[in-house]
Amino acid sequence: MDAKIIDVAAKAGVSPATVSRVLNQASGVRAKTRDKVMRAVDELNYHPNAAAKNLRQQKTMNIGVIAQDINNAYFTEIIKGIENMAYAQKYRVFICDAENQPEKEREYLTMLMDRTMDGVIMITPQLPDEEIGEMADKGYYIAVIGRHIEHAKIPCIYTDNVKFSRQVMEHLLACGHRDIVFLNGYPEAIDSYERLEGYLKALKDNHIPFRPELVENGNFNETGGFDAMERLIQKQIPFTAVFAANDEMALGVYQACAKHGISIPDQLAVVGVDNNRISKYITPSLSTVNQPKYTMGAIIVEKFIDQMNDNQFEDKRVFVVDSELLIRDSSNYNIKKS
Amino acid sequence: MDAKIIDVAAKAGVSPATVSRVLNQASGVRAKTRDKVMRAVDELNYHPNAAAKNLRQQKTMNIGVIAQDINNAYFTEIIKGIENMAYAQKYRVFICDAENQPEKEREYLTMLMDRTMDGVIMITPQLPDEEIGEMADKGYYIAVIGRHIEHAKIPCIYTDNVKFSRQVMEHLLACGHRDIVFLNGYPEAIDSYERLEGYLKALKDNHIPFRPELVENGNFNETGGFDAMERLIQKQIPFTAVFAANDEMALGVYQACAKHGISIPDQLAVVGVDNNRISKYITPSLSTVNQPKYTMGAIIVEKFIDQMNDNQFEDKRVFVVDSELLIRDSSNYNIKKS
DNA sequence: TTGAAAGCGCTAACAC
DNA sequence: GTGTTAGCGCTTTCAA
Repeated sequence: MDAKIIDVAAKAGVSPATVSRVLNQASGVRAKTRDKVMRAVDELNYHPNAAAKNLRQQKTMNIGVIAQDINNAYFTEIIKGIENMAYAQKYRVFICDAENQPEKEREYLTMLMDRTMDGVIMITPQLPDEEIGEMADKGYYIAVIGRHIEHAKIPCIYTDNVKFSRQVMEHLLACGHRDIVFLNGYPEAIDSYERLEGYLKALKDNHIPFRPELVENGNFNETGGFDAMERLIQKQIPFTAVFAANDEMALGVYQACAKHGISIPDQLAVVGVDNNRISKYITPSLSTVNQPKYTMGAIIVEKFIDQMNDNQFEDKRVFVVDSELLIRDSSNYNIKKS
Repeated sequence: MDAKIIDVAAKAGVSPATVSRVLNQASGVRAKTRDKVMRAVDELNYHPNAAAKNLRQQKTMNIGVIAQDINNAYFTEIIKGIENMAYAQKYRVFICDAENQPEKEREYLTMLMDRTMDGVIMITPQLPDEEIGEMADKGYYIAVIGRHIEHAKIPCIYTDNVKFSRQVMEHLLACGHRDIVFLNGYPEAIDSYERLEGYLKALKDNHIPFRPELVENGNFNETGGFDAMERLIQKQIPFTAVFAANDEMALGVYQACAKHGISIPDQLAVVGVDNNRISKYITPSLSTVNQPKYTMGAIIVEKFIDQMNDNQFEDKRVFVVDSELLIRDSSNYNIKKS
C-alpha cells in the first residue's frame, strides 16, 4: 500500500542505498541526486517503515516514560520537561500510565526486553530498587526520577526528601506546634520512608519525643488522607498540625476537617508536598513543598540520551535538586505555646 | 546480546517455526513439544523482538493517543478509559502530549505513516476535519474524541456541545441573568464554535438580542480567561454572568475577580465546562458541565479496535453521550430582575 | 505435527 | 558518488 524505499529509488532512477543516504546522512551524495530523490520522496509521500528501520539499526529513537499516575500533575509536569528536551534530540517520547499498579510498571518494562524502546524513564516510587537494578544489569537503559538507586548504570534525579521534610517541621515548630501528625504515603515507597525520616530527625533535633500514634498511612491519595484523618480523630489524641507526605492526602485532611468542623489553620495547621495546582486554589491555600519538576525531567533525559550514545558524562549520574517550602495560609498562624 | 528465536529453538531441539507456533497460536503443537519450548523460553528469558515481529506481521498492536495537553485532567481521565479497555484486548497504549500545538499533533501523526502505531486516537480540537479526513482516506486508522467528523472511516465520540450550552444558558437565565458574557476558547476549535452556537440559540429562544461585545476569546487556558476578563472589565459594559467555554478559563475569571474585588456569585455568576477537579475545590465551587470521560475513552477504543480487526460494528460509527450540568456555588444565586 | 525457507523494508559494508 | 547485496529476527506458507 505505502511506498517503499525501492519505489522511491525506481522513481528517482537511483538505488535504494542512495535514497537511504539522502534520508539519513545527507552527505556523500551529489546535490543533483539529492534533489531527484527528494522529489520522488515527496511525490510518493514516502515514510520509512519504522519496524524495518528499527530492526536493521537495532534501535528505535523511542524513549518510554512510565508514570505512576498521569492524573497527578506532578508527573505530567515532569513529563513535559522530558518530552521537550528529548524532542530536540530527535527522540520520541511515549508516556505510559501505571495507574499506581506495580504490575503495570512491570508490564510496561517489557518494552525494553522486546526493544520497543531504547530506554525507559521511571517516575514511580513503588518497584523495588533491586528489581530495577537487575534490569540495568542485563544491559537495559533505565533512569529514575524522584528516587535514588545505588547502581552505576542508573541515572537518578530527586530532591532531598529528608532535607525538605525537616524544613517543613522547622516551620511548624516555629509556629509553636508540638503535637504534629505525620501522614505517610504507602510505606513501601521510598518517598514515604525518607519524609518520615526527616520528620523524626526534626523531632530529635528539637528534643521532642516521638509518639508513634501521631503517624498514620494515607497511601498518597485523597481518600487515603481522609481515612487516616478520621482514624486520628477517633483516637482522641490532641494534635495541632498535620504534615502530609503529599498534597493529595492534605486534600483528604481538608475534607475530614470540613466534616468535623475543624477550622484550618487556627485549629489545625496543614502542610503538604508537591505544590499540586489545587493547593494554590483551595481555601485556605495549602502550604507545600515545590520541586522543579519540569527541570528535573529535562535534566534527566539529557543525561539519559547522552548515556545511550557517547556517554560523555559517565561520571555524573546522580542529580540532587533543591526544593522550596511555600508557606501559604494553611499553616501561617502562630499558636500560643502551651 | 538477547536471546533470539533461533537460540530458543536450538535449546529446545526444535525449529524456529515451532517456537513461533508455541508463542503465538498455541494450537497445532504437541503438548510435549510445547513444554520443551516453554522451558527454553524461560531459561533464556526470551522476548520476541518487536521490530522483527512488526515488520513481518505488518502490525504492532500499538495504539497512540494524541492528547491536547496532559496537564489537563479532562484528557488524562479519558486516556484511562482508553488504556484499560485496550489493555484487555492486548493492545498497548502510548500517550503523546501535543502541548496545545497543532504542529506537534502533525508530528505525532507520522507514527501512522511510519507504522509505529496501528491506529491513533486524537483528543484534540485543533486540527481541521479535512486534514484528519485525508489521513483516513489514505487508509490510516484514526478515531477522534470530543468532536464529530463527517467521514465514514473515522469513529467519533462526543457530547452535544450545543445542547449543554443551552442548558447552561437556561440555568443562568432562570437565575435572572440577562447580560451574560460568553468566554470562548480559540475560535478555530470546534468546541468553541458549537458552544457559542448554543449560547446564541438560547438567547434567541428567549428573545434576548445578541450583543457581540459580550463575547471574548480566552484560548481555553487560565491566563487566556484572565486576560479576556480584564478586557471585558475595561469595556465598562455591565454584565452579571460569565459562561466560560471551559473551567480553565473560568479559573482565570476567578483571578480577575479577585484582583478587582468582584464577588462571586453575588456580583457575578460564573459557569465553566469540563468538571475539572479544581472546580470542586475552589471557593466558591464552580458550576460546570460534566462529561463521562472515562466511558468515552473506553467506548471509542472498543469500536476502534473492532474497526481495525473484524469490523463487525461498521454501521455504528458516531457516539453521542450525555453530559450533566453541575450547579454549584458560583452560580446558585437569584438576582433581582432589572 | 514439524521443518525449510522466503521475505517483511530497511541500512551498511563492500565493491566499483 | 553510487550500486549490489547480505542480513537484522521474526512469521508463514509450503512441503514432508
